[in-house]
Formats: sequence, structure tokens, C-alpha cells
Amino acid sequence: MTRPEETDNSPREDMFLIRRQKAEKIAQGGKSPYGHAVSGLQDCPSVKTAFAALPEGGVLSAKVAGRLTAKRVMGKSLFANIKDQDGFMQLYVQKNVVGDESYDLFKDLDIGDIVCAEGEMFVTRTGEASLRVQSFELLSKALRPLPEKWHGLSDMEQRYRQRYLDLISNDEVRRSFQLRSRIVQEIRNYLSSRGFMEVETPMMQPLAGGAAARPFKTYYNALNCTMYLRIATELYLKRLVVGGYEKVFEIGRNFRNEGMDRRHNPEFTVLELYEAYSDCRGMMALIEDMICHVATSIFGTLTFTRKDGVDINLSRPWRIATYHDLVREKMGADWFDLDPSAMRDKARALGLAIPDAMNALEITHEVYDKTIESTLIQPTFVTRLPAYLVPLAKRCEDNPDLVDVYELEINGQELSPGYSELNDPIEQRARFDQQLIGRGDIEGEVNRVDEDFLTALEHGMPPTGGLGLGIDRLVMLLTGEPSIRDVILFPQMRPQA
RNA sequence: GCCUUCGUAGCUCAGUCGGUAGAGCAGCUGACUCUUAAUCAGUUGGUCGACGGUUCGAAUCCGCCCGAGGGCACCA
Repeated sequence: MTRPEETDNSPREDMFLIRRQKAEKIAQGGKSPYGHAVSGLQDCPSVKTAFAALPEGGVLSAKVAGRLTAKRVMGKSLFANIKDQDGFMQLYVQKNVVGDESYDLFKDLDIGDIVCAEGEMFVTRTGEASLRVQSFELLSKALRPLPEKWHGLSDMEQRYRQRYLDLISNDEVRRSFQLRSRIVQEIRNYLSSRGFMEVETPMMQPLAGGAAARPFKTYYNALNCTMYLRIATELYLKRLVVGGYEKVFEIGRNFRNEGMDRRHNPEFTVLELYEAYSDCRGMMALIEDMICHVATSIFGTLTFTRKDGVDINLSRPWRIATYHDLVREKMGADWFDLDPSAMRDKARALGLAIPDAMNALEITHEVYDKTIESTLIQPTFVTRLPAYLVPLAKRCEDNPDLVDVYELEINGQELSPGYSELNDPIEQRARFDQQLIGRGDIEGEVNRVDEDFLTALEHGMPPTGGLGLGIDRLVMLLTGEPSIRDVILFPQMRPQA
């Protein structure tokens, strides 16, 4: 190879130019450095398995393709590794087998190039099943170098911005996302085998309902109006229950215009499902069974170990604790008998910032939020929440101040909420109105009442159980990844200048 | 938005007290027909995130900006 004559000799361009020249040289030799479809390919692990099953001396021809990840040249023969989606294969290329011209061509290939190779399997002196290459073809010339082979890519920013490099060089990352796909698939299998119908509802909505979060705003030219990216699927799925579909679910993206951190990405994936004639208890049984089913069928276990060594045990039955009992456990049996100022003092003694304006309900919730939720590592259904927190749920029959809901906490995070859904349209309107009182109208966006949804309820919705499940957080739990960015292929990043 | 740590070759990382910018891998040249982080010899490659300041002199100290990690805040 001659040195490039170009004046720009920054190293990146240097390598880029050398590789481009190699590609041009191949093109001049009458071959394309960017090939076409290949038929008859086998994946590397299957070839190795089939070869291992042969009796000694058995002959197996194979054709594999993948990215060149290592090359060890020893004069007139060389070893190389290629990696395909499922595994890798060692290639053995000999000058006297492929011919001088072909051999030099292979010698000139770079780490990162995509090739296919055909030959017969054999076992090397050191016992590795390998492919003795009879012919090969360059399918795609890589003009840029891959990250270092041994340490891989560890720069977080580059891992997220150029996820493809992360996937090429870090096998654990590749595995995590394969597991994510299987988890979602298994949830679909589970639900459809129980008669649930998968549906799709609008992501662009004229008002973002079903939760209280700041929405992303966009503009629809043809209708000359502002639209919002959905923050929840709830109100549309309930319209379908009104419409007579008794078991529906949706797995899709929600968007919330809020901060991002280890547990939050502005777009995140959620399962929501509704089952007519069921309730909160039906939902608890369902979510417990579904998560255990997914865990055992994909991981073969109900015990998961976090990266910091803490075990999470999903064995049934899961703990059920009322919101009030948990607060009493933390703050004393007399907590709910205290007057607000005594509550305030006690909460402040824990280091919480409690403004004077907070009432007893709010102080209690601040205590729960800041000091209790994160301690619920093992699966816990928190039940009977204060009604003011959950305007879309039915009140408990024995106590109108509480709603008949659960919040499933695992690993210190809310993984899944479930409700006995409120199906009384008059009360629903009142609860919406109540919610508006005292809440600042955030840019006029959040607090408008979805009249169309109320109209649907007025047509009659059967008693219904519903639940949501944060898919990203479930995947974090099952794969042990501590950051949501490691279970989302392309996490949100600030655009580069 | 706030606090904090970080940003050095394509990648992984050193860089002492402010005194000419370093290694390994990758690349390039050569040797080598059973290697596997191949080996051996030689060798190219740097706007030290950007800008400004202090200084005889800045990767190093100061300021500001950009980007990332962690924490906080926001998040029915």
C-alpha cells in the first residue's frame, strides 16, 4: 500500500483515506467493495454445532457471513474471526488454497469489513472448530475503524450516540437488547393467549390526558391546530372498552416533557391493559402471574441480582400493604391522628423540605414518596391510596377517601399501577374538576377536561380493571441494568453543537 | 434549572510541582503456513472539548461556553 498523497493528514482522515484507496483498488480489479445479496448462508453457531455432531473425520461444507473482528497474518496463511448476529467463526485462509491474488486481497481486508466465506470445517491443532476458506467475497468495505478489540467501547457518550458501535463491540449490550425484545414478545404471547386484543391508539392528541405530566407540543398544519404527544394511553383504551372490546392492551411509547435521569427517558415504553368486569384484585393477580411467567420462561428463575449484589425475589405471593400501614410503619401508629403541624415537625425531622402550606395529605404523601417508596425492594403491592392522588380510579366501597388501586413497587421503583377503573361519568367529571382546583394551569395545556372521554363514559363503561406496566423498568429489573439508557437503544441525547 | 466529577491519538488510558505530548491496541512497511489480545523488527498519527485570561512559558492555574456521567429538583 502506498501512502495517501492527500494533504489532510489528521489520523482519522488518514485511516479513512487508506481504506478508501483499498476500496478503489478492489473496484479497479473489477470487483465491487459493496456486494449484493448472498444466498445459502448459515449462522456461525449452527455450523459449529452441526460440525461437532459429526463423527470424527466427517466433512461439512459451510457458508457464513459477518463482520471481520480479528486478523492474524502468518506469512502464507492467516486466521481471521468473523462475527455474525449469533456468534463468531474462525476462518483459516491459506495462500495455496485460495490462490495468490485472492490471498493478497484477504490480507488487505480491515477489521470491520463485512465478508462472506465458503469452505470446509476442520479442527485446528488447538482444538478450535474453524472454516478452511476455499472462497470468500468482500460484501462491504468499512471506511472507519472499529473501537479497540480488547477494551471495547466504554465512552458513555459515544456508546449512546453511536449505539451501533456499542452493539458491535460489547456483547453484553447486544444481549441486553435481545432480552428486551424477548421480554416484550413474551408479554404479547401471554396476553394474546388469554384473549387480549392488541390495539393502537393515537400518539398525537388534541389534549394530553390520562396522567399529569407536561406534554410535548407540536403543530398540525392541515388542521391548523396544536397537538400534543400522548402522556398516557388510558383515555383512548377506555373508549374501546365502552365500544365493547372487553380485553384490550397496547404496548407503546409515551412522551413526557420532564427531566431525564437514570430512571427517566422523555419517551418510554408502557403496557396498558383493560379488562371489563374485572377490578383491582383481578389486575394484581394478572400482573403477578404475567411477570412471573416472563421471568421463568425467559430467565428460568424468579431471583434477580442487581449489579450492586442485592437480590430481588419474585416468588409468590407478593406482599400486599396498604398505603396507610406503610406510613404508620415508618412514622408511628399515631401518625394519622396527629394535627398537620405535628406531622410537619416530624417530617422535617427526617430532613424533608415541607412548606408551611402543605396539608396533612400532602405531608403524608411527601413522606411516602421520599422515604418509603425507594425502600420497597422486594415486590410489594401498595393498596388503598388517597383518592386525591388518583382521579381515574374507583373509590373503595368501605372508605370514600381511598381509591381501590394498587401500585406495584419492585426495586424501589413504581413498576405498575392498577385500578378498579372509575366508570361513573358524573363522579369522573367531579374528580376532574376537583383536580383543577388549586393546580396552576401549566401553559393551558395539562388541565383541560377531555369532554369526548366523558361523553364516552356517559354511554356506559362496564366495571373494569386496568393496569399499566413500565416496560423499560421491567427490563432494567430483569437484566440488572441500573440505568434506563442501557435498556433503550437510542436514549435521548442533547443534540451536538 | 442547581450541585458535583469528567473531556488528552481512531479506541482504552498515563501525563508528577506550570517547563518541547506518552503507552498499549488499531493503522502503515517488512518477516512468518495452526494462530486466537498471535509473535518479531521498524514506523505514521495530537487545535490536550471550544473560547478568553494569568504567566517568560498552560494539557496542567482562573473565567466562560459546549458535551457527558452521578446526585438533587421536576415527575397524580
